[in-house]
Amino acid sequence: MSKNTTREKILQRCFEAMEVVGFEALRADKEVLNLNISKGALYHYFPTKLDIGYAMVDEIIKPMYEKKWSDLIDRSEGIANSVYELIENEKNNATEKKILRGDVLYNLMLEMSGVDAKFRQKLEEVLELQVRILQKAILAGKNCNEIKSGVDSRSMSYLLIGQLHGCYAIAKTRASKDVFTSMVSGLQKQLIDVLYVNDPSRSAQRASVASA
Amino acid sequence: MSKNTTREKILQRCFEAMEVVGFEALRADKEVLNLNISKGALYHYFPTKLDIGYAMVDEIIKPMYEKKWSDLIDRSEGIANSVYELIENEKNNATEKKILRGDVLYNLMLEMSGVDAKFRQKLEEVLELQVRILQKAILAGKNCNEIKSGVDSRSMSYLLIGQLHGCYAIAKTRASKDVFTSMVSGLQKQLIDVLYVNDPSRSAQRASVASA
DNA sequence: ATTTTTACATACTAGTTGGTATATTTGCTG
DNA sequence: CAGCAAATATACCAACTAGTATGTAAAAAT
Repeated sequence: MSKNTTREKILQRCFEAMEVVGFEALRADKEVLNLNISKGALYHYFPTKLDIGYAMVDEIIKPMYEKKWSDLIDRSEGIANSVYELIENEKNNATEKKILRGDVLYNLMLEMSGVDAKFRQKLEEVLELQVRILQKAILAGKNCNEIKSGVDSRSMSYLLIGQLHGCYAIAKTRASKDVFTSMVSGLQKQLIDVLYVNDPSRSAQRASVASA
Repeated sequence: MSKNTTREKILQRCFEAMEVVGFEALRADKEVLNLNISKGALYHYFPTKLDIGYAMVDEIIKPMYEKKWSDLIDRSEGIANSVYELIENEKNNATEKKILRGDVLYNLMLEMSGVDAKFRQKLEEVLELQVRILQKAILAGKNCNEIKSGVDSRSMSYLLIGQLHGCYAIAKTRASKDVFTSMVSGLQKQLIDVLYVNDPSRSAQRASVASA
């Protein structure tokens, strides 16, 4: 699968550290030293620190966020439920630790967009990737009458992703997982009014009752 | 008004620099040097860099955000319109430069909440200040039947503030003021469905027609 | 008037940061 | 197996960062 395991070990380790402390506070040399990899190897694969950042976005973060929304790719029905459940997942996957760290991508966006143009562009790509998936899904949802015809798929996609971001940001400063889940629940309620033709939370109930 | 102008000059200058580059990237000594103030003076007033940060939050940022929502304080009618217009202001005040920088408070929240506990606590205070104002206003809006009775004032306040945050974050990475205004417009549309009894954008039209 | 405290100014510094320079080892190709 | 490039190790380093240490002038207290 992968020809070079050293490079990948470096990248993975740096990513894990960066998830916790952010990019600027990442000390790549110290991280790889803990893997018994020398500074020479590090700078062999990544000429500058920014190159580590670029690679993290392209090779780890981008696939990660594509996978996150992958349930919506090329679907033609059940879209409203899938969107609802993906947001539900966001709550279920939250832990106190994760909330204190915040969302890696969102953190990077705020930290690096203004610092380095290429970094910003790469983060924008990840953002666009998600928006396009959501947009296509919402469009399909409108076609099969699961999603209200009045909504603009593109701006709704941006808004939804932005709203999730907002939940992470507030919850991080409140340092509370409960704040996060309650905000996401509030978001879901709004979407039931604004986005869905039928209430997906009830459909989910019906489905679980039917399967019981 | 203020006894010590040197301290205030330092604080103001550091704040302006921090707005642009963030807190960790702030070089306080170099900033004050450009004011012809020495390092000695700087460390006389602020023993550590964090103390500058704390003072910035308490003395500049907190009043700034209180003022931002001040139209809502102790109101008993016209609340829906005021909320709508405050959000409208957010669009009108946006410039390309501001969007690239993002919102100072939101930037600080993401940057510093995980770094220093006291910093996080102070940022939380500013957040809570805004939430309380909004919450009280929404409650009053429900009482005078301008805001739908179903909404929970506290979680709606959090969500609204978080949603604005999301608009800033996305627009910063897209590096586009247009993205910001269109996202905020989308947010307003959602609120018309979810929050208001009557459509405040139409009330605004009616008001401007009536005054003509 | 003298002591004490506040408000600054200047010079220095320990630790860190993101690297280089250079040497050595490994693995592959002919 | 010679020879060459890729991979890794080790030692060094200049710039920077957030301060200290120390000294002095002026204001305030006694």
